[in-house]
Amino acid sequence: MKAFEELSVRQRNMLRFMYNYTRDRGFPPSIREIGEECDIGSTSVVNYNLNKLVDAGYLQRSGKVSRGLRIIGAIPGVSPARRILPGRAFQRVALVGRIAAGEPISLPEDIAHHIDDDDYIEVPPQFLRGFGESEVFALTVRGDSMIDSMIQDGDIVVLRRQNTADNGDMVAAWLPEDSETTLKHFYRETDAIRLQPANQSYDPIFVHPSNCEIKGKVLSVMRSYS
Amino acid sequence: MKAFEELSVRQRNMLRFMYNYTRDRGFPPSIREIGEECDIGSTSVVNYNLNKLVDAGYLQRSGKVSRGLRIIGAIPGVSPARRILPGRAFQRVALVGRIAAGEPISLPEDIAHHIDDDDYIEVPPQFLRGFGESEVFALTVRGDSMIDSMIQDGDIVVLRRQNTADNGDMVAAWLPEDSETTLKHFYRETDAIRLQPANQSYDPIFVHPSNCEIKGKVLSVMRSYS
DNA sequence: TTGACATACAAACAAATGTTCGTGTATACT
DNA sequence: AGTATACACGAACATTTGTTTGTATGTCAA
Repeated sequence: MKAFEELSVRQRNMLRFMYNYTRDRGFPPSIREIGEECDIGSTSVVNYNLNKLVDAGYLQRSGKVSRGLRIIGAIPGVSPARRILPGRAFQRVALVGRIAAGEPISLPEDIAHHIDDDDYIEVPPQFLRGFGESEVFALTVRGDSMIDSMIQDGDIVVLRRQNTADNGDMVAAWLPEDSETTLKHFYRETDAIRLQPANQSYDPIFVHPSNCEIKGKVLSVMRSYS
Repeated sequence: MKAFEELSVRQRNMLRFMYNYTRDRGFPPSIREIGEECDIGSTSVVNYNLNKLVDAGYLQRSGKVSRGLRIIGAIPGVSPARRILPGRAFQRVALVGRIAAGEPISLPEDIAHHIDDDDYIEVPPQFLRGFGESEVFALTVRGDSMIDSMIQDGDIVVLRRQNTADNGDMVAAWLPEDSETTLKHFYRETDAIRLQPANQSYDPIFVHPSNCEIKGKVLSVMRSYS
């Protein structure tokens, strides 16, 4: 994956045009439309640079079919809040189950079984924070056990599967002794693990590492009021 | 907008195929591809039914251009969590400013001025809950004044502009006497307005109607941890 | 029956669109 | 100089693809 800045000016313009065009119309531009907009006289030059963008990892092409373009790389100049891959379908994330107090969340091994179409949700790519679809899964929050982390019943949380965590990460942690799964910020202290709620009204929890099983790192939260 | 069930079986199949195709490939199918998949022998029949879907309000067509299709209607059979309009670009929502304690949020009149491209965010259509782009705006939450409503610093809230509210609605309310904007659930009592936090750890606020100015109704919240 | 209408089909047409080929022009390296 | 490489151009070509036209079948109502 070549860095965006390594692309030629022309190629960057093409990417941006394809971005805007697809966003506004719902389908990608044709080669000639790209050429017109980017002041390229020949369709073969557009074709040439499209293939370069494929090599650079920014584009997918479906040969022979018209408008067979799909942007798969991130384009700078778009603010972080809307770092979206236009033209790309929504990311499909396995919705593996529900997380509730007193119940462990689904194990990563279980995720592979969820290939049924009904067990997916689709989320905008920025919620994956750069992680691949296969690394990521989603849970529906049940119960109010997470309100100290600003997450409430019905919220959908997107997580990356991992068994370890860095300080400051928001993680889903399974506490065997308490038979409870919880979402907290992770901090490794000298003698224990501190699980810090996101809400200052609540106190942190200190647990022994043997009583703290990391299930995944929370990437994002989505909530829609009905 | 015709109800989905009023469409013919063939038309519903076409919609579903277009949905899946666009989601998987990033661009819409051609007329002949639709015909093959839906067992339609003639391209003119596909064309005929596509126009029917346009009339029914489920589709947009860009004449003369290949694959000029864009689904704009909701398709049942997709769970509420992922009720997305595939093939459609992300909805652009005016990001009109920041909401913080002690400051009124931007007025609806200001929204019209935000036609600059940098003042938009793009959100998946399900976050708009069926409201049009022009009715909706977004705010970035600053400060911790909303933690009692499960909303924290950095969250993006999507609101529908309105000056009234129904009981139970989550609203952005400007309280002149307190010089504060807050997000609460709205309940009209006999003698006052009750503003109920979403977090049970906090107590409701009772205000006189003259000291409560509704700015909009909250449709959804998005949060992405960095 | 007759007529209007919705739906369906096949074939031919015209336009849009991706691909290929020969050529030209820089730049860098040997 | 000679060579390789990256990039660009224009024209011709081959498909893909949307559109149109004429016709046929069914239903429903007058």
